Amino acid sequence: MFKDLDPLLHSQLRLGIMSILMAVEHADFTYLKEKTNATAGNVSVQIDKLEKAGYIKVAKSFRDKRPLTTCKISKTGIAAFEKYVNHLKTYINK
Amino acid sequence: MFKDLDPLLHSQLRLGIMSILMAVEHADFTYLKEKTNATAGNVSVQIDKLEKAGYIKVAKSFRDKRPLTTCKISKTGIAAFEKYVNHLKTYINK
DNA sequence: TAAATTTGGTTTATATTGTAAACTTGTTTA
DNA sequence: TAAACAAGTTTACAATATAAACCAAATTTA
Repeated sequence: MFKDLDPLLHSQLRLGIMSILMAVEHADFTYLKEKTNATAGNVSVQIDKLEKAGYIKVAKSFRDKRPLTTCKISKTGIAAFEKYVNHLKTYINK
Repeated sequence: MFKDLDPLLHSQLRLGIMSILMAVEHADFTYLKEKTNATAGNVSVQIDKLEKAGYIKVAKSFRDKRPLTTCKISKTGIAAFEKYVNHLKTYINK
């Protein structure tokens, strides 16, 4: 009846990050932080988890002498997100 | 951009219970336990939380000499569920 | 009829999380 | 050059989900 919801995506902040990354080509740390209204520490931790799961790719560089963390969703991440959304529908079905 | 997701509903099991209660007039403990594939302890705890939040009404009686716990969603619960679903849409928007 | 099993739960313990506060490293500004 | 700021990371804590253990009453079995 109810499909299991991927615990990695069933988290407000991680879902928000993934939702943004589904819509844009890539996003940097500060952008994600602002759009989600989350604290930096929280964003940092959740980006790590998503990266470790292979849902996103993270690249670190410098822009204007300052660190720049750029995130991009992976194929695995897209698949996981779509699966999660489908599973959600078994709960909210309409 | 992203709306907050009611933490009480953003839980796989509680969402499953509420989803069932949105669809039926009322449901008893064993039915909820079976449909959600959860353990009795887990169902018991989550029913308590939903009741304390005023999202469901719980009635205890006896059927065939055995305890019977019956749950029914409240108006507050219906409103909360609908709000949750709308907020979810800001994440999965499509 | 005493013991074992089943039913319908509740309570308790634990392991996992989510989260923010505190910290770090480097840069800009006053 | 001290203070403030930027961009994160690490750490600590509180909250949560979950299942194991437990309980009481009824039923079945030996």
